[in-house]
Amino acid sequence: MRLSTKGRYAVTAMIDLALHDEVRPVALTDIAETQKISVSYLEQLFARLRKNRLVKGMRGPGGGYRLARPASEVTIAEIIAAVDEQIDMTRCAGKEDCQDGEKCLTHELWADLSKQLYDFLHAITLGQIVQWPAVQKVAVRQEARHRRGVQTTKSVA
Amino acid sequence: MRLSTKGRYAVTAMIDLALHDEVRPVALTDIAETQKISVSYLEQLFARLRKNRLVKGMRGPGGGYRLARPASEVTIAEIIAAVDEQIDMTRCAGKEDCQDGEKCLTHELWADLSKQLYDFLHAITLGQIVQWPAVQKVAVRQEARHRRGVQTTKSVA
DNA sequence: TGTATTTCCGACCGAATTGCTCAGGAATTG
DNA sequence: CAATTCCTGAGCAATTCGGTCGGAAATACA
Repeated sequence: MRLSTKGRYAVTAMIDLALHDEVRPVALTDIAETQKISVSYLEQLFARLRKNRLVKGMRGPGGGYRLARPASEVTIAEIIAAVDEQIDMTRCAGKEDCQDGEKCLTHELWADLSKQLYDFLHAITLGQIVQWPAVQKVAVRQEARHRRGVQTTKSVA
Repeated sequence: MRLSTKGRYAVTAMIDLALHDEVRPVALTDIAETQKISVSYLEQLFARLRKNRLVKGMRGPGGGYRLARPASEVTIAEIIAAVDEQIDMTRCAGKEDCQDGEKCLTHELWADLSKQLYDFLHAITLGQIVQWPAVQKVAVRQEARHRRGVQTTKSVA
C-alpha cells in the first residue's frame, strides 16, 4: 500500500465521477481543468482504472467516463491499489529466505501494518465521501458553473 | 501524508530500536543488515529522525541510536511525517485561489481524507506494535542470534 | 456522408525522488 | 593513540512522476 500524488489524483477524479454519475459521463478535459493537471496524464490513470473495472469509458461527443459500479461499492483502497500497480514492495517477497530461513521482521511487521491501513481505506467508499459537507458544498458550486455554461478555457480556434 | 518505501524503512528501523531499547543502543550497521539496505541510506533517514527529536544518537564504540521518548509515546504518523518532509502536496496550498475564488474540491476533500489517515496512523504507537505476536516471535529469534554472536555476513577480510 | 468530439494507445522526455557510494570529520571508549 | 560509531556532504544510477506529442478508433450529429 503506497500513497502518493498519483493516488490522490485518482481518488479525486473518482469523486468527480461519483458526483456527476446518474447525470452524465464526465469528460477528462473537465477533470483536467478542475484538477489542474494534463489530460494525457489523466488518460494514463484512467487506463489503469478501466483495466481494474472501476470505470467505463464512453466515446464520442457527450462521452466521458462513468463509474462501473455504484459509488457505495467502490472503496478508496481499490482506487489507490489500481493506479499504484505495485509489484513487490518487500524486496524478499517469497523469492528467498531473507534472514535465517524464516521471514524477516520487516516482512511480518509491514504486512500487518499495511493490512491495517488497507482495511481502513477499504472501509471508506465513494458513496460516503460524496456525503461529506465539504464535498457537497463544492459540488453544488461546480454544478452551477457547469449549467451556466462557463468556459474557463479560452474559446480560441 | 505520503507513504512509500522510505517511510516503511523508517518505521521498521524504529521498531528495531523499540525492541532493543532499555537494553543497548542499536548501531546502524545492525539495522542495515537485518533490513538489507545500505548504512549510508539509513544515515540519511536517521538524520531526519534525529532532527525531529524521535531518536538520540550516541557516538563511540558500543554506541548507536536510542529512542528519544518511550515507545508508547511515539506514533507511526510521526515517523512517516519526519522522513517524508513534504512541502506542499496540494499544489495550490494557500498561494492562490485555485478555482473560483474559493478552495477547490481537491483541496477540501484531500485535506479531510488525509487527516483521517493521519489520525489513524497517529493512534498506533511503537509500544503497541512491539506487543504484536508476529513481532515478538521474530524479536526473540533475533535476540538469540545476537547473544550467540552470530555473524551472518561472511567474515572475510 | 462527413466532421467534431472524445476515448484509447504508444512512444518519448525533463524533473524529482529513491536508494546507494564515497570521502571524510567529530565524538567517544579503552 | 586507535578503534568504533555517529554525522555531514557531494555525487550518481535507476525509477517514478507528471507531462508532451502524434495518432487511431468509436460515436453523435448535421
